[in-house]
Amino acid sequence: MSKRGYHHGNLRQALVEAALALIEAKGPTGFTLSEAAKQAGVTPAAVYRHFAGRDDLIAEAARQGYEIFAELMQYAYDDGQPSALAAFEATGRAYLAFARKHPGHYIAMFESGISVNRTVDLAAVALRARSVLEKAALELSQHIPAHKRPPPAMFSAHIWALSHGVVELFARGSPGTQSPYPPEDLLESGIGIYLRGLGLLPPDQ
Amino acid sequence: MSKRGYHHGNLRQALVEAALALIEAKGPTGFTLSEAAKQAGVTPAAVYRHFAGRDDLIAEAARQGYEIFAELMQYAYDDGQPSALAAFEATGRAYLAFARKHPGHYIAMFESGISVNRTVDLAAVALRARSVLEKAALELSQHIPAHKRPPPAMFSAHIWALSHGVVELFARGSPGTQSPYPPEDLLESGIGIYLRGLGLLPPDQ
DNA sequence: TGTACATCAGTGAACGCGCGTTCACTGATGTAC
DNA sequence: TGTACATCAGTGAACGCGCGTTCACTGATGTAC
Repeated sequence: MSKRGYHHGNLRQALVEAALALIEAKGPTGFTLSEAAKQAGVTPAAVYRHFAGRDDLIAEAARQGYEIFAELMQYAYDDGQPSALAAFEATGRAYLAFARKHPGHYIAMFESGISVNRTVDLAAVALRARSVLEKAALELSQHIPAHKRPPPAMFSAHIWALSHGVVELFARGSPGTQSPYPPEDLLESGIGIYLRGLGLLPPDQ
Repeated sequence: MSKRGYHHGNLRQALVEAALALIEAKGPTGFTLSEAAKQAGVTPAAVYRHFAGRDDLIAEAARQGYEIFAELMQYAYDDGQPSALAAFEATGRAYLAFARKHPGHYIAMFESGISVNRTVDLAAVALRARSVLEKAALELSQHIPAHKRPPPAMFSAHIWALSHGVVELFARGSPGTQSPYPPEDLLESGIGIYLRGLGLLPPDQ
């Protein structure tokens, strides 16, 4: 509401959304500032009223992605509480759900080549997202006898890597490399086996 | 030897190598046909004597990558035999070792957007690489009681995803997102926990 | 309510650039006699 | 061994294109009086 009434209304956000749609449709390479402007019904030069340039626009798309991502992870975590196990599993599922639901954001965040340290805002929100998973891992690790407990940062990294790998290899339409199983099942079963390996789930099922 | 003695010697391979170096240095986006030609000491037009165009050159780089990759996987597998477990673990390590040693190939294969079904050759060699891991998974699964044995294709997919995730998130200089642990350790420990979850390793260590 | 002025989001023309690709050519190498 | 010819890898100039970015401008909106 607050920004309404000028020439366009809210061009800044319209540009971000055009960028997301283009990134989703054509990959990070296919995205051009000019086309995003065109899709928002505006001259390329108009973009410079709102962004320092092409990379700045992508970075804002990534930032908004991390914002949504962090919220989703937090929500999943809260939803699984007070069970440390349920909270942990929920964040894993949330990762994949986010990648599925917001492919443009996901690509801007992880495949566009934008550094997470580009701005303080971006670094902060990325950290916020990461720390939800790390907190879940920490709480879960309390249930493992101290002497055979791996560092929580390590197994949050394992889960992060597994989730990212599933997304990249099996969830996106990487043409030709189609998945033998639904990505959701793949991640779910992978995390299950992993947690069993940590002694956090009964050995059989 | 066979192709020596013309104007350049072996421009075709020189172009592939220039492309690999550029892809490694500047990402799949940064690679241009013109610059690869320049780096090989040749006019851009000369490229068209050997490749149909830019994408064809990338595809050849990817194909050679899969060739090396398949060989490395096979070698690791053989090296671990006759122990199904050792063979399986060795292929996991080989995955990461390949990504480390041949980053240009790795990017051309997995991040350039080239479809694995672009040519029959490419599809064939990619399948060859994948089936080494699948064979290792199949043999390993024989050691799990049939009634609680997950399909081998599923856990080869798990390991593939974990490996790929570790490479993408922690092994490459994705600026700012540095790893808390050496990628090799991360993958090794991740696979260890996973195998324990399958009952293939003793529960403690 | 009405007029004069300030603001500033978006315009449109222009720029220099490097891209991928084409084409007629040239000139070094290989081969036939 | 020497000459004439064929081959074909690489040249160099040219193309049309869309890119990101700049700049002086314009014209709709908001505000002061």
